[in-house]
Formats: sequence, C-alpha cells, structure tokens
Amino acid sequence: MPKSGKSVPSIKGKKESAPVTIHDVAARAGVAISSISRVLSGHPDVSERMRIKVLKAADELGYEPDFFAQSLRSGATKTIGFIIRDISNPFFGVIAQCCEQELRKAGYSMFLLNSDGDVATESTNIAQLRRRKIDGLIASLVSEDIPELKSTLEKLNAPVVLLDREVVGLNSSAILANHHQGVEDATLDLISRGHKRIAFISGSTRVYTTRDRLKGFKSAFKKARVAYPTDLVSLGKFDAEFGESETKRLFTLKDRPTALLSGGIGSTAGAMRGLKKLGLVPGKDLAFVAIDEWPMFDVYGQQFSSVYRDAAMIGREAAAALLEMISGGSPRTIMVETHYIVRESSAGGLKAKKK
Amino acid sequence: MPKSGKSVPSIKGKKESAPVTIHDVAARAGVAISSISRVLSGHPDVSERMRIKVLKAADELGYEPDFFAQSLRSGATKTIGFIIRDISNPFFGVIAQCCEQELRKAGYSMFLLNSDGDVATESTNIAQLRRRKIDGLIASLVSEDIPELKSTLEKLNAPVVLLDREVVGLNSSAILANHHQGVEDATLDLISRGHKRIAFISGSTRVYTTRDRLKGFKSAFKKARVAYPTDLVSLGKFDAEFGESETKRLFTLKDRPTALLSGGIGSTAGAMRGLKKLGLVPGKDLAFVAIDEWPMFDVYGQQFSSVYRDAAMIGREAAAALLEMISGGSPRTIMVETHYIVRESSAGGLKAKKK
DNA sequence: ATCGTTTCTGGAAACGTTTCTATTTTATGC
DNA sequence: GCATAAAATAGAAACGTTTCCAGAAACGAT
Repeated sequence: MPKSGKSVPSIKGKKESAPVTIHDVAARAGVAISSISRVLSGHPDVSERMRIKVLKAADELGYEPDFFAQSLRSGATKTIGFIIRDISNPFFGVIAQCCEQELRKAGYSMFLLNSDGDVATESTNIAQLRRRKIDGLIASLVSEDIPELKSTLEKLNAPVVLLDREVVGLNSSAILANHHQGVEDATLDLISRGHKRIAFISGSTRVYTTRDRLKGFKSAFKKARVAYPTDLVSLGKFDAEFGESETKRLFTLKDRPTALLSGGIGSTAGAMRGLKKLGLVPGKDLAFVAIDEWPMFDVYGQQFSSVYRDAAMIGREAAAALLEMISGGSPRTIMVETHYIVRESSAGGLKAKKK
Repeated sequence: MPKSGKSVPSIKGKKESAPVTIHDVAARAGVAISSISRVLSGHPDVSERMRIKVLKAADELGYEPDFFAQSLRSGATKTIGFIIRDISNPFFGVIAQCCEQELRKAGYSMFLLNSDGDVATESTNIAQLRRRKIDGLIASLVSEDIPELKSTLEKLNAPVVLLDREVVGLNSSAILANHHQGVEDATLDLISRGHKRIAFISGSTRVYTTRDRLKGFKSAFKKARVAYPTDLVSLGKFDAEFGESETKRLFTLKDRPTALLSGGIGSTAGAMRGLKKLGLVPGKDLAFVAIDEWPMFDVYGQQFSSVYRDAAMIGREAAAALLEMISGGSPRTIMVETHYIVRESSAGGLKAKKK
C-alpha cells in the first residue's frame, strides 16, 4: 500500500495554510481526482507513469487525506473501541497497553473508554462507539446479564471480543482465563496445610470471572472432602471498598476464617486494608492468596502468594482475535491459563485458629 | 440543547435496517432537511410547532446523526486527544481516568494513545490525532526538546495542555507539579537525620519533572551547607530497568550512599528490585524516599516515605484547563503542590554507613 | 389594503473523499 | 492494419451532514 512518501514541510509561503485536498493534488498533477484516490489507495488499474506523477504531487503538497471524508464515504474507520471497567487498575492498564501495540501494528487506532464499573456509563460508551462507527470492539464489561446488552452490542455491527465475559447468544470472540484451575490449586494447597475455614471474596456472580473462580473454590473442597464453608464466601463487587468491609466482617466472626483468597486487584487491596486495620498479618495470623498480580508485583508484593494470569498475553490475544474477525475469520474462544504461585503468605493462620 | 429525546427501539419491521438519515426524518416530518438540522442543533430560528414535529419524527425513527458527516461538514469533533507515556503506569492511569470523567461531563470523548516512552511513537500519535481533527490535546510528552515538536503541536490547530512539561515558545497551558518543594523537604529531612551521601535517581533532564526535582535536591544541600554529592546523582530514564541498574551501581560504590530518592513509579520499582538483589532493606540498611505514590500506596507500600502529588487533581485540572481554552480562554499554567510524607523508610542507613 | 420588518422555512451548495460508469488509450491476435 | 479485448483514465454521483441564501409567512404600523 503506497503512502505519501517522505513528509515534506508543506507550503511555506502561506501563513494560515488551508488544508490541501485531493483537488489540489489533482490540479498539480494535471489528472482527475479519481486517479489520485486510486493511486493512494493502491488500486491495481494504475499505470506506472500515473503513480509517479501523483505520488510526486502529493508529496510536494504534503497531502494527507481527510479522515472524516474517507470514513464518511467508505464506512471504514480503522478504529477499534476498547471499553474497560477501570483504567486506573494497572492490570487493565497492561492489557490495554499490549492490545494497543498489536492493533497499531495492524494499522488501527484504539479508542479507550472507561466505564468506572457503572452500567449506565458503559452503555453510554457503547453508544458513543457506535456513533463513531468503530471497526471492532474489545470490552471488559461490567456485567453480563444487562437487558438489551446483547442487542446493543449487535447494533454496533462490528466484531466483538469480550474479556472474561460470556454473553449468551452473542456471536463474539472471548478471551477467558481458566480461573478455576488456579483457584482450585490454591485452595487445595491451603486445605492440605490444614485450613478448613477459608474465606473467599470476589465480584458478582453475574460475570464469568467470579463464577469460574467459585467453581475452582468449590471443587477443591469437594476433592478434599472437606465441608464447604458457605458462610465465608462473599461475592459482590470487585472494588476495594467491598473487599475491605467484607474482610472486616468475615474476620470478626465468632468462628473466624484462617485463610483468605481475594479475587482481583481491587478486592485484594481492600482485603489488605481491612486486615491491617484488624491488626492481622498475612503469612502469620492468616494464610493469604491474592488472585491476580499487579505490575511489579515482585517488588510491591513479594511476600504474597497469588493466582497468576498473564495480562500482556490477554491483551495480545484479544487484539489477534479481533483482527482475525475483522478480516473475515469466525469468532473463537481463547482460554488463558492461571497459575497458583506459592509465596510466604500461604503460611500462617493455623496457630491463631483456636484463639 | 435539544437531544433526540427518549430512545426508541427503532424500526421493528426491517431485518437489516439501513441506518436512518436526516432525509428519512425530513420525509416523516414532512419538512426540509435543513429544518431537521436546525431543530436538532438548537438553532434559535425555529417555531415551536416545527420543533415538536421534528423531535417526534426523529424520536419515532430513532434517528442518530452521522458523526462523520457532522464532523466533515462542521469541523468540530467533540474529541480530545490524550497522549500518555505509559498506560500501564497506574499513576498515569489515575490521571487519565479523572481527566476523562471531566471531559465526558462536558460532552467530549477522549482518545487515549500510548507512546511507550518512545519519541517516534509519540510523533506518530500526534499525527494520528491531527488526522482525526481533535478539538484539543492533553499530553505527557516523552521529551521537551525534540526538533519539530513545537511545530508538530502547532499544526494540530487545537489547544494543548501539557502535563509536567515546558515546551518553549508553545502557546499552551500546563499542569506542573511543584516537585522541588517536596524533594527539598525530603532531602532536608534526610540531611537532618545525619545523611550526607544521598543518592538521587530520576529521568532525563530534558523534561521539567527531572529538572524541578533536581532543583529541590540541590537547594537542600545548599541550605544545609552540606557538600552536594555529584557522583550519586543519576539521571537518565524513568523506567524500572534504569532504576534497577543505577541502584545496583550506586550501592556498590566504595563510598556508598546511605539514603536514596527515586524519581517516579518506574524508577522506584527498579530501585526496590535493585536493593532487594543487593540484600539491602529500606528503613534499615538505607533511608528511602519514593517520589510519587501509586494507587493504593497505603496498602502496597505502607512503609515507604514519599513525595506525594495528587494524580486525580492533575487529571481534573488538565481537563478544566483544556475546556477553558476550547471555549476561548487563554492558556495558563497551574502549579500542583507536592508533599513529603514521612514513613518508616526514612529511618535507617546510618549505622551501615561505616561498613 | 399596503408596506416594511421580522420570523421562519425550503432548496441547494458545500465538506473531501470513494466508487461507479463511461470513455479513451493501449495492447493483442489475426 | 483492423477488430477486439484489456487497461487506464476522466467525470460524476454518492456519503449525510451543516450552513448560506432566498423566499414565504406572520405581523404590526400606516
């Protein structure tokens, strides 16, 4: 695909230089505007002589096609929408970053919108993207079962890749993490260390993420033939406020837990705040496993065991899946592995149990 | 400004419903298309009868104006560009998030691009935004003295707000942090505790951030009448790699430092990695002050002293300054305070000095 | 009734492309 | 050299708005 070549500092003479249009190039090259368009868009029916003439003229004038005119006429925008629940969460930041790198390589720009975990904002965001006729969408949705969500997404008329979400009946690709494996491994390890009262805090079961984590948590108890501690499972929101208040509640119960799994970075932050306020130290007063690591976890969270998944890979896979769909491929589901990583905080909690 | 009212589920009948245009609305209302445009854009010369008729028709058809046609014709895009050095850095994530919230309130969408700390990518990003005719730009630039940077930004033909950057001769607003105050306070505190050999790691002096921090660092030594440790100042990049390698280098010097200030989140992460590898513990083997806090610092970095600045406020101020310029206001510079916050890690280092 | 004003409305010309169709030029085979 | 096909080009019609301009309706004041 021919580009306008080395950029030239445009017309020096004029002060407030009006933008140069395809007509100017046509005039300069002494050909029809349709020929300019053909050359620049790489149409096959173009003679070598014409190509050179046009390229030269475009180059000399520093011509750049008008994005809006192009999109209005052709319908394609070379733009991908990316809807995220929370940009300030560095886990999502990494996903967005890696995703954008891949999309850029393919010549697409990424439009990033933040939903702040709010359903209404999310819906506004989708509407916004529809108006901008994006060529594709990658989204980490707030919830899966919002009425009209499916139809809203379908109205986009563009391929969709969901991150850790399943919207029934929607013909989209998805990047799913195999949460249950990592969570099961972690839970089994805790059980094998002697824990029975293990607390679990995560977001709403209205999203795949929580459901799959819960599946792993439950199956660990089943496999170990240990009673499942229903009263210690708290599912509601992914944010730090919820994590904190639930941690406080659970760890002040009569028969309080000896271990804690917190689902997601916000939740983990809240849990750690809560524990600190209660004066409980992970790895000593309780066993603690964080689900998801944040960037530079090795530095800022060395002592914490985790259920790890690769954010960068998620970003890259999402971009790849979307580009594939844009070029006619069919939707597919990609499963990303999770791994239980044992560190200091997996210890502790058992002595304090009887207290 | 009148909107198209309550959304209506569009035409039920058709399967692959062609998008409804202004012509359809005109036909339905039995008026000219120019009248539709006038009503919808809040033009004053519109009778009440016309307004009702048009609104009703638009509503019934679920009409949404075509964004590209609008922008092509009118020139305005209601879009703000946001160029950031690194989205995965949660400090920037918070800035972006708060900024976007403010812009959204004012009816603008934000186009977020990541430069990965790379000058070439940054320049591509600016070009990208120019093609998309953004109404304004907020940018955290990689460097200030890139040739053509000023002219590139001017060619945008849109107001610009710089984050912690000064581009000479450019008629832009800027949100600057008063780094030198916080750094001076921190350095003076360390000196008063008995430190003389204080190391300082930050990014390149080609950006305001570093220059202003350095100013504070230097002035502290001057005020305290202590020799300025030239050999312990390492300025290069903001990333973790640089922070780590420089920390290792400095703390293996013959006459090694007893304290360290690391400039920025990447730098701090690198420094902490480096210290860990050397087996040095902040608050014990050395005094340590992190410049900039990351979100949930209270949880993940409780023990670290810091020079704090409010990322959320920076984001909000940036949005406010830009909106002001868009509506005709003149550029201004906003100074955001920084604060030295003393925590455990400010102690330590002095006993190990003689070793 | 008539004549300015004002207020409102319709028609058409932009905006800068892409793409369809028709036409001209060039190449190909006899 | 001539028909025929193929390749290259020009011209014009979209794309869906906004906005300019002219004209029509409404409205007092004469």
